[in-house]
Amino acid sequence: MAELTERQRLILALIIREYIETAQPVGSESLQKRYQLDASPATIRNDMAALTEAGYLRQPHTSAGRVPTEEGYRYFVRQLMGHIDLPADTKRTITHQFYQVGYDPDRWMRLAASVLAQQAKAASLVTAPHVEQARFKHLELISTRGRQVLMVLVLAGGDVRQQMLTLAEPVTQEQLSAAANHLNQLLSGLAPEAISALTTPLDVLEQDLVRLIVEELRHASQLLGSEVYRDGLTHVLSQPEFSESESARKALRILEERPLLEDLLTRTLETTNVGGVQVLIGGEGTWEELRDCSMVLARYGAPGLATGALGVLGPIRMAYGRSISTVRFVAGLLSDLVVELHSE
Amino acid sequence: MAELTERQRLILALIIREYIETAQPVGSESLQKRYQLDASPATIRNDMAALTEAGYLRQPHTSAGRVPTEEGYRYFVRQLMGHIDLPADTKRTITHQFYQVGYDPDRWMRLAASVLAQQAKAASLVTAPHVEQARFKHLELISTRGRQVLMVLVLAGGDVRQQMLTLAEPVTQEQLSAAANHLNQLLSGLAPEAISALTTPLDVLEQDLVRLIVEELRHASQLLGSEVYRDGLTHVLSQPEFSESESARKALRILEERPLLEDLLTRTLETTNVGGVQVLIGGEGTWEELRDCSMVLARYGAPGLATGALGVLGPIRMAYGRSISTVRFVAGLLSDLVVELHSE
DNA sequence: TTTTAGCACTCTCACCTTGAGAGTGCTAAT
DNA sequence: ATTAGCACTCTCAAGGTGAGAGTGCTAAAA
Repeated sequence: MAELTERQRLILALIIREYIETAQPVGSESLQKRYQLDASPATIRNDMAALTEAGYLRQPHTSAGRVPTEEGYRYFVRQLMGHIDLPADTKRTITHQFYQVGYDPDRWMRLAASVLAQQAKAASLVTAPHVEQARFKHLELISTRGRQVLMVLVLAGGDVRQQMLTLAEPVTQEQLSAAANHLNQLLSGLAPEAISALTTPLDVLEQDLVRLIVEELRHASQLLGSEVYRDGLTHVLSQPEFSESESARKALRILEERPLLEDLLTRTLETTNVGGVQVLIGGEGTWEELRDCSMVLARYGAPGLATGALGVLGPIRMAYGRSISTVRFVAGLLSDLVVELHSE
Repeated sequence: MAELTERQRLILALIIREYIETAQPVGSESLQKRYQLDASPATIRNDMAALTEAGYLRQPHTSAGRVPTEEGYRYFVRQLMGHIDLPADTKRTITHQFYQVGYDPDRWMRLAASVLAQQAKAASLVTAPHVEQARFKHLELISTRGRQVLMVLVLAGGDVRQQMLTLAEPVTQEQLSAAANHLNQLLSGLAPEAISALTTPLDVLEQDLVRLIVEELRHASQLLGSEVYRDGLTHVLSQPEFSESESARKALRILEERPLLEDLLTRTLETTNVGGVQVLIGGEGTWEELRDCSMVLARYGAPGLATGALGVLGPIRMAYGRSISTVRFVAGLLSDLVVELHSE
């Protein structure tokens, strides 16, 4: 496959830009007119034929304009698009919104999903940050009724996990508090492995509690164990490629089915560093369900402490520039917030 | 409007049943054949004409079969349907699932949404229970960094709320624990009003904390302050009435836009007791957005303590029998769980 | 060698017509 | 009160048609 000439690259970029906007096949004459190109339609046609040959364009039928192929989009994203950034005032507005909701991780996530959806005009998803290496911070035991006890476990980073547990025999609140105090001193700042390795003698209640705590800490380290925030689902439906419900359903399923999403996120992002953005165009051969969709995904958080994932989902004909810059920016913002959360 | 004869009521019921299944207008002849009716097609036509006159049926065009009107569905739900219940083994299966996920309110909600969606083959929503009268149970203060303090507030019922706060000046963990201990003794079991009315002398830190606690307790009493769980959105898209994306978008918007949903739930359910089920057919003239949808909603929980809402959303041509029985049953189940949560 | 004008060709899409089919309402007979 | 018979209405799928957009090719021009 020969190298592309500069004009061919320009034409490819323009066709993609035009097609993203109009969702209509792009013809040689309209392209030349719209962008006041120096070359004549016939020249453009020759270049289009070359680009089709190279696999970057295709024709829906013999006599329609050209449409980008998935390879075309990939080339565009990698080589033609350049580094696009959100306008400074947009950034400022978003930042402002985050600082205005105050210190509330739950609302950060909701806001992040909302911002992503609105800016990229696509469906968005944000997973809550999960600690990569959960560390004990504080334990609280509250007696409720009979042998029922509410255990509140605070992790380093301020994550709070609660669990109800039923003891073998009734225990007074005083005994519970004493046990909690003891464990708080003993386990402070420890990771589950370190806790398991402890040799300090413990009574029966404390042993049970330690077992539960280790379990919870381990559980907290799983990606997607917690919540997934979604927004902008209606944007997906307003895209013409999802006008028939069958394709729209396939797209929504990706966001709705947890195991699917989990697989997708882990496999895509395990190799991605915080700060990097992954672009999945048309399933990339791996994900059948994504065949008609593209996703722009990123990882955010404090590496080694707590990370989460976020991204947008739209048709293959997606405004990649806008999506990528939005995802990158929001990921950066959330990273800052998470880092702040964990620095102590 | 004359009373309906017994046969007319039968015909209306059969037409609705048939239409719900096939989504096609129902004609006199096919109806007679399908259900082996004694009357001839001509007789059925006469009754159909009467039902159309009465406002329960209409014809999409001069020469198509009949389709139920919204009034027709209402009559059906109120007068014809009778009390339908889920099969005993379905109930058992569902109950089993709930007890299998263990003591985890978050997973209860997710499971409830999933069960509703699957059983009713519609989109479902579940709001987390909110305490009607929030009462203080336990406070925990954890120093993190400098003047940053994590406040963990446990409400009666086991609800846990966390908040980060920044103090005017640094305070040691010992001082924090002392303040927490003091407040725990002082405020145990109190509602926000009772706390505000207290005259016990407090130091500055404690005064600040009490103010925050009252605020949080008040906040906890708001409906929908917390999470909304959704599931089965793809079911909506598989209904033929939502095959064009425009109408599907309207339906999804109802579930996605929080203020809309909040208004809908509060206004519909404020008059509904726990145990009752509300059926909204085609917006009922009040909600423009719901014009092409129906909802089956219920309130669940422990009256006076904590309640939440749940329901399903589907096309007007909804299997009301199945939806209502499912919603009623799941609401009952969640109510039991919430009652258990609060009985102490 | 590259670019361009000219032109025949292809394919879609919107539009129209048409006939079969389903269902109705009316009338008159049972 | 019910029903058979019948003319009538309306939709919908199928087939035909022409305008329009866009192409590739060829040969001339730069």
